[in-house]
Amino acid sequence: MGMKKATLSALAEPNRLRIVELLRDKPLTVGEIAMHLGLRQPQASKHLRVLSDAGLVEVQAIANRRIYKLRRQPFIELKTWLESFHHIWEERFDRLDDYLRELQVKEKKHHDKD
Amino acid sequence: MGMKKATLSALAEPNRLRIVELLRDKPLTVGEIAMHLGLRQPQASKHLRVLSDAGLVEVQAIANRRIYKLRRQPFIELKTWLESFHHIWEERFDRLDDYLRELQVKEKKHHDKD
DNA sequence: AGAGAATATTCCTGTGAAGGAATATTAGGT
DNA sequence: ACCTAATATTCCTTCACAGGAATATTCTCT
Repeated sequence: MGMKKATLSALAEPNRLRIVELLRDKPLTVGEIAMHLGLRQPQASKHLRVLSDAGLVEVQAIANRRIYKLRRQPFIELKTWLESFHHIWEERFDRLDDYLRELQVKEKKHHDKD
Repeated sequence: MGMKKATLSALAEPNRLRIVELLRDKPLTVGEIAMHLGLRQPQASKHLRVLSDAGLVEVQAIANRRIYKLRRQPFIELKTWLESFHHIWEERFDRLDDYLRELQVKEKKHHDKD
């Protein structure tokens, strides 16, 4: 439940976001990732390290190559978290709450006068 | 479509994440936010500024106070983006793809020998 | 064992972002 | 007009982090 920070900051870096979007289609090699995104190999490795530490990807070594693929858990967690905002995309959210809010404020003003 | 970076890096900061989670329940005043989270007022204002620039919150001025509330759009966008990873939380994702992948690799080895 | 891929790590440097403290701004009440 | 509350902004310092370049590691093949 506190791992959101790791996930979010890993994804906040543009190149890492692109890596993740690339891996959405299929697992890829470091070299392939670097090539697709126009990154130098060391930077690709470094970003993958961060993604790995954040638990967003996992590695599978095959000979020389390291194949990176997405892990499901952090995405599911993020999805779950987002769903706790479900009421936000219900249409009523927009106007209703600040009406209630305004009332509270006005009430407080009256109360202060007592 | 390119606003994900703004959204994600805004949310990547722990205090801002807490602010957003606080505003999930109802719109709040700067002072209320600061108090609830144990932040000093200036830091609260600064974080809210970032959230506002990222389009995550909007302000409504009432007298002295500024009432901050969540905006729906970025959350909907994030939700949509996450859904493009839908296939990841289907059970098959885990084992299938790297089998395919291993095959590709072996094929390549044979090919190189030609 | 030696050579050459594929990948990881280290060191360096610059930049951006967060917190603290102080100050500016704006609105309401008397 | 003044005082006070609520909020925003500025300046400063510190620290994490991204890229570049060079180097280390690990594996395969002969």
